[in-house]
Amino acid sequence: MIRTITETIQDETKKWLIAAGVAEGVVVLDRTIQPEFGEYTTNAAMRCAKILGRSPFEIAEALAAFLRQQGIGGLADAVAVKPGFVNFYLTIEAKVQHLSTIRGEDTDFGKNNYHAGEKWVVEYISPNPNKAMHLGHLRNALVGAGIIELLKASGATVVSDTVYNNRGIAIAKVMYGYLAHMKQAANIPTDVAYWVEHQSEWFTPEEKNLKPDLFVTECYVLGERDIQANPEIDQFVRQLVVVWEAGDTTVWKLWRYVLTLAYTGIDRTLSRLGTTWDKVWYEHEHYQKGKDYVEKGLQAGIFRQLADGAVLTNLEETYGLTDTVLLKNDGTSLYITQDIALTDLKKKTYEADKLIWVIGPEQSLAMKQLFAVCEQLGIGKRTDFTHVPYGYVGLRDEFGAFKKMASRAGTVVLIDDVLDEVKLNIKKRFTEEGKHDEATAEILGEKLALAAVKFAFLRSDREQGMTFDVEQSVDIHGDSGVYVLYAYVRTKSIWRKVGNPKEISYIAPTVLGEEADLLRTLLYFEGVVTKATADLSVHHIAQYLLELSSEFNRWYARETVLDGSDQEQYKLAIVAAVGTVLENGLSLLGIETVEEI
RNA sequence: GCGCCUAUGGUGAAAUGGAUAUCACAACUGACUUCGGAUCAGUCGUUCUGGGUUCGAGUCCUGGUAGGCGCACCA
Repeated sequence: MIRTITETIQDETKKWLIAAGVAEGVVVLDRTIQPEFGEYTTNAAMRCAKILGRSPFEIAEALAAFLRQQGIGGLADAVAVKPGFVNFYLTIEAKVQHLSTIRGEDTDFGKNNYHAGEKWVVEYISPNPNKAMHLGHLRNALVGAGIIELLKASGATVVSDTVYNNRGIAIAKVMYGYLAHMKQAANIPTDVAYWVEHQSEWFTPEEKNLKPDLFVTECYVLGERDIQANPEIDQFVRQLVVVWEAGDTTVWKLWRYVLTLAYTGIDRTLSRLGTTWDKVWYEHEHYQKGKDYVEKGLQAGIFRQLADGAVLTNLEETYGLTDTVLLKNDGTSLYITQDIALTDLKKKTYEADKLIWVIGPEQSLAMKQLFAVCEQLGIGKRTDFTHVPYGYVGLRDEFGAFKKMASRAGTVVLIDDVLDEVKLNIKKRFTEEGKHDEATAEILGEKLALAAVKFAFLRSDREQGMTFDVEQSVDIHGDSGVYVLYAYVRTKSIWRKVGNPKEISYIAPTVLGEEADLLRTLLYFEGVVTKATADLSVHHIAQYLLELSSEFNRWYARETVLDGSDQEQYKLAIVAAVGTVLENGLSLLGIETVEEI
């Protein structure tokens, strides 16, 4: 309904512009900054003032007069103002009718067909088996999940995927660290073959009372320390990689064992977050295939070989990019080598139109190089590949300045720790107010903690760096996920009170009262989703939800919904609409709603 | 050295080139404890800097300052 009105206004405006002599140009309808300016506005008159050689205001007046005469349904008035805006005022019926649209479309309300028929592959968080997941991974997970939800909501078919970097030196360090430091007695040899026969002589994560991924991290840290101190151990670890690559069955047993531990722990955190993938790529399955592509490119003269045997790109001239090595002088592959193979694999497996990588900004150059090389090899067009970076998550040092998280300095903040701390705060509050029994408090505390943390990470632009501070960053007051949920709970509570009726009927008012701003804000949700999709950032939605919650709470404080008047049903319709929009918006953020707090 | 990114109240943030820059936190002052007060109302206080483009700039271009990141055989 609202969409029909805005589209008609746009069409009619375009028609008028063409008649006036402006052939091209897109007519954009924006939301107004204030209710006094109506619901929508256009700057079309100012944009074409130069071409038409008339003053913007004059054009605006003529355009407004024309639109008023077109008898556009739902449009009450079109008014030209100051520099040259034309403001549009919708009829009360149209705004009230919108409530029924929301109720009718229910969970589909807000969806669009911006990317209908397209197939996207989105790669996000590739957890490292040697490190428990920290806040950087969290941001990646949430940004990625948001993009996936947006694309789905705009009609695209989405395949989400990830790469498990499960081979190489890092995992070999874990294997060594485990063998050397997790044995139950000092006289047990640090030997793979011995381990295979006497596995029970080593500690398990349970025996160490550690979450499996933390156990693995511990192995890695201890292994790394030995390597730094002793070149012989470094040699031992390198040898492990070589033997692994040769397919040695005993080493593979150990490799499988530590990886299973790592991913068991990681999966526990991921399932807490609700993070899943449609497809997991295992590096060990495709990393060798990249060499074939490099060979092919070399023969085609796309790449060049250095005197020492290493293979180099030719990107400087065509793409203006710094060249990079594709194959080491010893013939082994690099990160980019396997990524070439994987990109082709993804395109072919899923017949993808567009591919997205959600990866930190430090990979920016590497991504550009990958895209260019893939284009040279005919794997796909560079423009179909998108790197979506996100800002760093840092901590605050003792002077309040930004400090990067570093595993070595022990300043990494883990996802589980943050969630647990926020949950503890929430549960403490429950206890203070004597609200829920332990079981309910646990479930609700977890949901609210997730909502608070996710919202805190998603409410600002994804490229904005963030300095993390549990106290400040994960607010459960003010601009927070809990605030939005609280507004939502209120809508549900009122609705419960009247017995969750299936149907409500009311007569639309002839004059709007306190609810005017709320009705106006409800108009904009669809536009916000469209914008978020175009920007591939859900923060627009988070901001909108705060605005809507705030409007609702203000209205709620001034108005009694269940007052037994003839307005009651109408007010219930508003409550229902707000609830639906909040729920749909939160769902795009990956936040589950709750019925009570 | 070259390249990329960032700079908004005391703090954390918002603002497709649009109208008087919007919120929250903190501080201070208030509100029938209600259809759920984890709420509502109020006070206080902002676009790093020089130039340019534009009818109009926090936003675009350019010089500078400050910070972050990257630049070939690591991942």
